[in-house]
Amino acid sequence: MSSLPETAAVEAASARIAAHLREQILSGQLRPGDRIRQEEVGERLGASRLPVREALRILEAEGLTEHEARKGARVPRLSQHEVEVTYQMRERLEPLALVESLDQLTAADLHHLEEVQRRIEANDDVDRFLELDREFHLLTYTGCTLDPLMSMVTRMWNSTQHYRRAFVQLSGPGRRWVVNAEHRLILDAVERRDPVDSERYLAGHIRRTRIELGKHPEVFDGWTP
Amino acid sequence: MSSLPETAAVEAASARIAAHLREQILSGQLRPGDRIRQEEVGERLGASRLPVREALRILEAEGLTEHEARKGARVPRLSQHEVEVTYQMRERLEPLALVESLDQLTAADLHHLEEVQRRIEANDDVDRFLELDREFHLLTYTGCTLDPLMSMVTRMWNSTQHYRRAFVQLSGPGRRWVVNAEHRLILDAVERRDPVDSERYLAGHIRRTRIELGKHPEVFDGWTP
DNA sequence: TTGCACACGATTGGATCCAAAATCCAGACT
DNA sequence: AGTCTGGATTTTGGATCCAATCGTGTGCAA
Repeated sequence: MSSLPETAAVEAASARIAAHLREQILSGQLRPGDRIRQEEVGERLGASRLPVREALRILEAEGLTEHEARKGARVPRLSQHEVEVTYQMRERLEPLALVESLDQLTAADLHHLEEVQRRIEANDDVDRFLELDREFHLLTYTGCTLDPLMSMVTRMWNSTQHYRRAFVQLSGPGRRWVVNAEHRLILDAVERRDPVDSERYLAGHIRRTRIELGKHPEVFDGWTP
Repeated sequence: MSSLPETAAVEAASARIAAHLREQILSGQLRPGDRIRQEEVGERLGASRLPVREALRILEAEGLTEHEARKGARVPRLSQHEVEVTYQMRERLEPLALVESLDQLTAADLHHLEEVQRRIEANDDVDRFLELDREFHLLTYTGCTLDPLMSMVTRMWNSTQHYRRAFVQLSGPGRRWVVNAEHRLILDAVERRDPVDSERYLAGHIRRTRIELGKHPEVFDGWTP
């Protein structure tokens, strides 16, 4: 039965490479402005340059890389204004996704949500918080299966991930209780399947984050290339 | 100076192919559900399959094609619900782009806008209306140079283009005067650089279109494959 | 010493060839 | 007669090789 040991992972090589790079970017190992050389990643992952090119296109569609003809791929660098506008877009789009999701969420989903929120409150590591916070919000949208909407939501989370990390790192856990209070109100509104309160508290949560982020312009200029 | 006649069009082949396919999809020659065979387009445009693959990835990022592993590329087919949610997204995002654009619009831009609106009012061809209407709205956003926002706006226009055409075709010019009234109010608000009215009339314009579109479910089921 | 030009290395873009998977059609069996 | 299975064809995925272009460093001249 083990005659074809590698056939288990028949997933396209381009998808695997894309997943690897996605992980590297979201985890912060690849930072905005970093260049991505096709040959290098191809060599490190045991593939030729061709699937790497495909992977870079896939990531470009997800907002994780940008591509300039004959200059190669980079992790996009956003200005403070661009990040703030992206947050404004999130304020307007994510409540839509949440409302679409509300009635489709199962009891298991709600259980999972509470568990994640508990872990957020028990945790004090920065990188772990980032992961859990992302998981919390995206979980609330799992009931929304509309691809046009969900792909944009994912894009917005992806492209601002690095700046969110930088912000969380330097703001520290001081005002973490605000996040928890907001999450709890969102969670309660979701459990009551209340679209009005869900939208209100979610939009407020994102808006407050945007405003606090606006007070930290140092997140955007100090780059060490 | 004409020693290199083809060097003028040094644009990457993948970009040329993407432009060609984009035109075919937006003009309606390629319709939702249509499959796109790599070899076929490569042959017709005098290129190998490789740049075609790149082009398909580019278009995927623009929301014009979708790609399934080992199954190839298709023009995405949206459900009525997906189109309606896309319109709700437009209601929320495009006012943001318009407000960002407002203060950057030049006198020449405004002149151009009025000219386009005049042509819309003088025109009675369906396909021409589609082009001009798209030009009108995108023109109002030219002052907004924020890539994260503008690429999403373009995506939304792209992915719903076919359904907009079908809707305009069967609804006829009967209520075209409503569109013109709305455009005039938007135009006036833009010329006054009034963000509140700009947002209000634009959101209303998109919302009314969405609701009228909702009355025509026949746009979404009757496909002839 | 500074500025420009040329050439070389590094890197991406494209073409051809080969492998693997999916689709389609025919034939046989229930 | 309908359905399932098998192979043949079509189509996509990947590797290697070649061409074009960009960045850079060095050398020469003002």
